[in-house]
Formats: sequence, structure tokens, C-alpha cells
Amino acid sequence: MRLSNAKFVKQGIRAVAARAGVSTASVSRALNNPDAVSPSLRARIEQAIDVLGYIPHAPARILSSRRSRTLGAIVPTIDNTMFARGIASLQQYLSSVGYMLFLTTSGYDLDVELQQARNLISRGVDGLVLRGDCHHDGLRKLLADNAVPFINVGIYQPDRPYPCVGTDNEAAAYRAAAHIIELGHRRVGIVSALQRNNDRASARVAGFRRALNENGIEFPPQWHVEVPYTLDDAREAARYLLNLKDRPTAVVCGNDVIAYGVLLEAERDGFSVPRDLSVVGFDDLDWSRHLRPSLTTIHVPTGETWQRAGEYLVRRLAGEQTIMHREIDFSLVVRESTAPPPKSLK
Amino acid sequence: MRLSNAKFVKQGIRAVAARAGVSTASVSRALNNPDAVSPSLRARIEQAIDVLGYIPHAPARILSSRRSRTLGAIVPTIDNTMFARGIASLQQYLSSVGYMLFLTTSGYDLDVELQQARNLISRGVDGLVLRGDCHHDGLRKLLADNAVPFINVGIYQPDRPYPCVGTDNEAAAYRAAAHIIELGHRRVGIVSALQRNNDRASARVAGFRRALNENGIEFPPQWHVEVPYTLDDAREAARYLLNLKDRPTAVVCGNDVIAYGVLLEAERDGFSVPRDLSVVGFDDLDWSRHLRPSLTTIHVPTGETWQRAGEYLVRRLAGEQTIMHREIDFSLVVRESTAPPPKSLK
DNA sequence: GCAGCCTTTGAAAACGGTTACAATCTAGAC
DNA sequence: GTCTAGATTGTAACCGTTTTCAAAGGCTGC
Repeated sequence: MRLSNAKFVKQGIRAVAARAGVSTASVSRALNNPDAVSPSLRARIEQAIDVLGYIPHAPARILSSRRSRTLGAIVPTIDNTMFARGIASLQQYLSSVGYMLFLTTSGYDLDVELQQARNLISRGVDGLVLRGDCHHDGLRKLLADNAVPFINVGIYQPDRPYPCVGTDNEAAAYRAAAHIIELGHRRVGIVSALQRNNDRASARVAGFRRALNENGIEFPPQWHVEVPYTLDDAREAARYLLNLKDRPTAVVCGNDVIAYGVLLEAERDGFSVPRDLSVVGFDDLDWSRHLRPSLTTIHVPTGETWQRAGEYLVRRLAGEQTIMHREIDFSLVVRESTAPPPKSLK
Repeated sequence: MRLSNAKFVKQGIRAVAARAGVSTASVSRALNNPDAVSPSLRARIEQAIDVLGYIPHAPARILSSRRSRTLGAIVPTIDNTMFARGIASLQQYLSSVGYMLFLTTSGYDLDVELQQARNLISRGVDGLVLRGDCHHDGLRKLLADNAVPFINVGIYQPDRPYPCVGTDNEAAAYRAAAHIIELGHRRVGIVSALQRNNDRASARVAGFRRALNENGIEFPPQWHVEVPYTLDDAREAARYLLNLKDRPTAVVCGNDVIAYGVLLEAERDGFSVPRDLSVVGFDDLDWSRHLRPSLTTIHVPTGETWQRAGEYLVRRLAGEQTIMHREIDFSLVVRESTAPPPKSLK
């Protein structure tokens, strides 16, 4: 049997309304648009809310209003300083504007990414933050079909029809390699992250290679190694490169973790950096300037990048003007790990 | 005007039902409890879902069923390897059992933590994962009032009436200090994390001190320094300790990042570790074994800890038997950064 | 004192699912 | 062939909000 008598309502907005002697509509208004109710009513409602310890039920709110004030983010993994950093900034920004963040991970698997996107859309997110522009076709269709705003973060691709914000990885990598070349190196190895399903990693490799090409530098294929995101793998790659009978005098790395691994292994094998070998990283993690030798690397403002991604979506959802492609500047930070090549190997 | 003719329903479960020629109840059943509908019906429904690209609307589902299959987690920050690790494990586990995770951060602020909890409860989470047992009184009340299951992770407190899972930080710290004492050190400095609103950090300090006390070792107050979670601060603390005219011969650290800072600064100031100074860390981060000298530290199985926290809540929500206090074993990992004290300073 | 306009408030219909309950159908027991 | 228990399906109320629409109330200017 349905109880229609308000006195019996024990919780929810109806209880607040009953207690304050107003309608549910007024309570809702007092919550969402305080200026729309008279001060006296508002005071009564606020008191009732306090007394009852009323907490609005977000799912009901979302169901009714068709807006969740929640964004979704899909990153390959949060167990990577760069992503953790970015997510932290994004979350902080979103919470400052009253939004929440639903965070999921894909493990660099495009199918999983699609699945997670479906999940998030099902959850009612207002928009999606994605990493890079390497996605499943089904994901693009899904986003289009459901009219979900999204942005690709960590890349800069002004020619593509999708919104993005990030640094131009290709150009940054080019800059890193150019630095090495300017120092006089002609024998340059590359240790990159895995390129599969990782357009950021591939763009960096492309940048390295373009710099070598444009300077007429030969690049034997065995001087390029791909490794996962662990120190052990990076060390192994370094060991391999350094023990080649025709070894490179410099190594450009896909990220700082790899560079650190190369640094460690070089020292272990008796090479002095930068005297015998120059090493360049990419990302400029916190500890890179503390290393001995400190690491020459590309500084990428991760926090800013992710915050801007959030800003883009929030503004778009508010119907404001937005910029589709936003470039975030990188910078080359020259520290101790790079120097001219040893005379003997020049 | 209300459209009652099913043919006009364009989306949602009613559209699927119309297309498959069944009731919404059957569609719901096919989705949530496939065995409850006949195979033929199920097939028809699944086909309709496919054709329409139907995605269930989670908020409606939550509203109606009063269950969200979502947990909330509040951590101080995700910009800390240990938390990132833990969250990653938790999330992976939850997704394997069909749960989602709402992640928020408190920045070590109890008021913010309370606010975030309110936020998460409002979002309809089925349970909450909290860090430690240092909470706002309002949070305890909130959890009790709303009957929200929760668990304190990263600590082990069998005497408290709240569920928890984690290592016994006090005992682990005791073990670390005992190792130093066993090596013969009598002059031991402590560089801990900030203890304010961080019961994990305080428990570690307590463990260090108990070990010193029980061995009758004097501990001048100026040998204890507290620092935030950055390399710079740790280095500054080390500089201070090492330049004391009466300097310690060993430093036990609240975590590996601090220990790394101490290592760096010691080397910079011309001290050789472990010959002139022994250093012990806590956490055993990935890179700790790669350092030179590699770091003696307490290994804490973070991933397992957080996964168990998830398991606890999931089981509890399923009405299964659960263990309220679960201890996760730590272990002392002895590496190169510890040795007997120099004879001259013994 | 009254018409007309704004502001404030309330009644009730959505929003998109789940689920209690009832209705129907099937098969086995007698 | 009838009866009954069990399996399958449908009907419709309900979850807790928002929001449309209309009604009521308060002012202004005449």
C-alpha cells in the first residue's frame, strides 16, 4: 500500500520538504539555484537539511536532470608517474569547479579502452578524457552515437578533426635528438617505449629519426630498442647497446625511467656518463634533476596539460567557446648527462 | 502529452522490450540474471540490444535497485607511488568482479576527507575504502548514520572496532631500527614523514623509538626530523643531520623517497654509504633495489593490501563471512645501504 | 481600487531502470 | 483427464530527484 501522507516520509527530499513545510520543488531549487527562492524559505530549508542530515541522491539527480557533473578518464595505467601526476591535476581542477572524475584504466588495450568507455557512458558521464588518439573504431562510433564530448590528451594534432591538448611529441623528440647532434654525436641509439597502441611513443621515435635523417646521420636498425616501462628492461636494453662492437656514443630515451635505467647500466658496465656516453630522457620527472649525473631531458608540463583537458570539457559542457587543438609547450632541459662524444669514437 | 504507444519509444529498456516483443521486466532479467529467462527469449533480447546499441543507464539502475556495484576510495594523494600502486591493484581487482571505483583525494586534510565521503555516499557507493584510521568524528558518524560499509587500509589495529587491512607499521619500523641496532649502531637519526593526520607515519616513528628505548639507546630530540614527501626536503633534513657536530651513524627513514634523499645528500657531502653512514628506507619501491648503494628497506606488499581491502568489502556486500582485522606481512630487505658503524664513531 | 507584470511557490509528470506480484504455461502425478 | 507445483513472463508501482506549468502573491502606476 502506498503511503501518501507526507508525515510518513522518512528520508529524501520529501522528508526535507515536509519538515520545512514546503514542496519538493522548492527544496530542489534551494539546492541547485538558491537565488530562485526567498531568503526566508531558503533558511527554513537549510535548517531542515541540517537537522535531517540530508544528502542528495546523485543517481536520482542524474536520472532526472540528464547531467552528472562527472567526467570519465581512461588512462593506460595509473602506475606511471606521468599519468598519476596528470590525473591528480585533472581531479584537483574538476573538484574546484564542482565536477567529479571517474577514473578507469585500459592497460594499453584498445578493446579494454572501448569497454571502459561503454562503462563510463553507462555511468552517465558528461564527457570523456582519453589518452592519445589511438583508439578502437568502435570507440569513435560509440562517442559519436551517444554524442559524448571528449578530448585526446597528451598529444597535439591540429590536422585531425578531434579535440586534443598536449605537447607535440614529435617536435620535442626532434629537439632532444638535435641537442645530441649539436654536441657532435653521429652515433645515436634509441631506447623507446613500446610503440604498439601508443601514439605518444611512436611520435617520439618519429621525431628522433627525423632529426637523424635531416642531419644525414646513418641509423642502423640494431640501434633502436623498444622496452616496457620498467627499470630492468631499460637496463637490459642499455647493456645490449653498450656491448655492441660498434656502440653508439649517445642514447636518446623515450622517457626518464628508461633514461635512468640506461644511466644505471652504463655506470655498472664501467662507462662514465657523460664522458663516454651521453643520455637524454623525456618527461622530466621530479627526481631527474637529483640523479648523478642529473638528467638532460625534455620537460613536459603534465599537470597543466591535464588541467586544460578538464577545462576544455567543462567549458564545452557549459556551452562556452572552446579551442579544439591546444598545444602545450615543452622545453629542453640541459643538465649533466650530455656532452660531446669522446674523441676516440667521434 | 504522454506517449503510451510503445512504438514511439526511441531508447532505453522500453525500446529494447518493444523491439524484442517482450516486457521490460524480461529485458531487465536477461541483463541481470540471464538464467531466469528462456534461451529463446534471451536470444531475441540480446539481438535487440545489439541492433539498438543499447547501453543500460547506471544511475537509473542504482536508483531503482539501491545498489551501485561501485566502491569509493579516499586517498591523501595519488601522486605518491605507494598509493598509485595500491589504487591500481584495487581497481584491477574490482573490475574483475564487476565493480567500479570512485577515486577521490583528501590531501591529508580531515575536513576534505569528510567532504569527499559525503560526496561519495551521495553518489551511491556501496562501500568506502579509507586510508588509515585517522578520521574526522563527523566521518564516523556519517558512515554509521548511512550504514555504509568501509575499511581502513594500510594499518593493522586488531584492538579497534573498525575493519582494517594492512601491515603493522609500528612493528615493521621496530624491525628496521632493530636491524640497525644489531649492526652495532648507537647513534641513530630518524627522518620521518609528517605525522600530522598520518597515523601510518606516526606508527613508524613509534616503532623506531621503541626499538631505541628497549635497547637503552639515548635519543636526542634534534636527531628526529619530519619532512614532506619530496626529495628536496629529505635532502635538507639529511644535510642538517650530517652537519650536526654530534652526528648519527645511521638514519632510519619513514619511506624510501626520504631514504633516497638522504642517500643523495650523504654522497654529495662526501659521506660514503654504508661505510660512513647507514640508511634504511621503508616501502621498498621498485627502484630501491636499483640504487647505488641499493637500499635496505622494509618491503610492504601494497598491491595485496589494497586488493584485500576490496575483497573485504565485496564479500561483505555479498553477505559473506569476512575477517575484520587482517594483517599483511612485511619483511626486512637487507641490501647495501646498511653496515656496522665506522670504528671511529662507534 | 484595480489591471498587469514579476516573483515566488506548488502539483505532478517525467527520467530509465528493478522487482513484487499476478498470470499464464508446462509437465508430472494421480 | 484433472490437479498442482514450478518455470516463465507480464503489469505496474516505485526508486529520489528535476522541471514544466500553472496558480498565488506582491508591486507598480494609474
